Amino acid sequence: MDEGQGALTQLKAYLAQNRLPERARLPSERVLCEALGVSRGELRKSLAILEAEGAIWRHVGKGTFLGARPVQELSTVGGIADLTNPREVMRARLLLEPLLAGEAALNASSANLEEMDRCLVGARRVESWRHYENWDNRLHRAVAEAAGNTVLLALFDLLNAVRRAVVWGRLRPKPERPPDDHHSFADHEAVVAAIRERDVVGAAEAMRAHLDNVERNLTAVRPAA
Amino acid sequence: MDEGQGALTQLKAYLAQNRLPERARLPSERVLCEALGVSRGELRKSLAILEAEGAIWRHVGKGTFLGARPVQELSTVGGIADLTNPREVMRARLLLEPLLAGEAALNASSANLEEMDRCLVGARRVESWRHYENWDNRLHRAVAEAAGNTVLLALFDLLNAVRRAVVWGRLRPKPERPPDDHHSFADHEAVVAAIRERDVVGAAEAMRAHLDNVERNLTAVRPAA
DNA sequence: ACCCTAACCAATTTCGAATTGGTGGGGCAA
DNA sequence: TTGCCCCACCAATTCGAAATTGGTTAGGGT
Repeated sequence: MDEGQGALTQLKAYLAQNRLPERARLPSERVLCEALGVSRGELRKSLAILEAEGAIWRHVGKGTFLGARPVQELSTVGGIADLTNPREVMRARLLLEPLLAGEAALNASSANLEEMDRCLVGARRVESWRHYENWDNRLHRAVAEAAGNTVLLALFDLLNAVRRAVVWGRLRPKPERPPDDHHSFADHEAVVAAIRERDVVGAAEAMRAHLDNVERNLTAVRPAA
Repeated sequence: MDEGQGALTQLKAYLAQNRLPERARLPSERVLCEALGVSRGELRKSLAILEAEGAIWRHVGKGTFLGARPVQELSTVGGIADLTNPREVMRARLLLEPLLAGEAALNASSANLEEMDRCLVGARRVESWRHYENWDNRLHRAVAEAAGNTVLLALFDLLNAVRRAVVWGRLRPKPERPPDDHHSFADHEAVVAAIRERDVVGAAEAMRAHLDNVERNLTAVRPAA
């Protein structure tokens, strides 16, 4: 009588019989309909019902899968940048980067340290503030890489991307190149030195001190020249 | 005399002559060395110098490009989950969440504290591990929210998503519901209490102690200290 | 009307060939 | 010995053709 339901019954029996793991992919329609002895059209009706119930999800070219359709990404750089402000970003750096420096002191390889040295030397040689910021970024990322944790590196990259998106276009007129006694030179060298000496606490504190200086410079009132 | 520098000179001349757009890809080494009339080894030395200077970046299979190496836009949950492992995720939690708890102690509003209390009560009343984990997730996120920093919250969410993606499908044969003396109950209450008392250090330490317990529970064999 | 079959479509995966930066070994000359 | 060139090889990546997949349509049969 309910021949139309026959396919759905067979399909449910198939799913119950073969204990498929969560999110498993089940055979293609062309294979499955033959295995169940039903036409493809009938099978598709049954699959449509299961999909409507939320038991499965389908996608052209991919296949049919058990469980709920995976959600799309929500934490985009632009989305975060719209909701935050430079102060929050600075605070996040002030908390996260000392932590990374401490991990770097534990895990840095000699290759990591060489990269940091390259950045220190390169930053001293630049002829423009723009180039200096490249070396600065590269050094901070080298520290994050040296932490040796993929997840933490991803968090750093996200924070960094947000920072650049937030302060985009806020470049103030600055002297042509950073002065030789710019605090960052000594700050950076102290951070790298602590990492090289495997001084976990020292590296974290040096990084915190550096970022404190950066924040102080950002909020400083320009002295009357 | 400086035959070794000859290749570098030729290369710089080539780059200056052909006005390449920003981030342009330059010819492959095998093509370029023949075009410049130098051996591949000499060309690679010059390219290494330019790369050390930050003028170019290279990647196997991709090629050599002008400008700075692009940031790893692998901040997608799936992308990170493929590259990491549960141990790294746990380490990241162990570092990030105490920091968030400390910030929460500074910034938590009474509404934040009420939400945490709701989670504490809810976790006590659950009848299954699945429900308990919902409340656990909600509490940890409440702490992250209480930190009052959009960027840090986004980092927490990303870490959380990665954690769920990494441990997805892990079967845990456990009793039907968490026992009344499960460590997490006391741990969570200690964290919230410290936040309520505005004890920054205490909140961070309580969270760290909690995650230490979690890690200890996850690993059958306790790792050597 | 209803369903089966077949063919087609667009999205996606798969697989192999080609390409690219990185590396090591043999030959050779200073 | 010390470089340098040349060659072969490696791992990562790209590219493209072919196969696969869910979705759709048209024809024919019951």
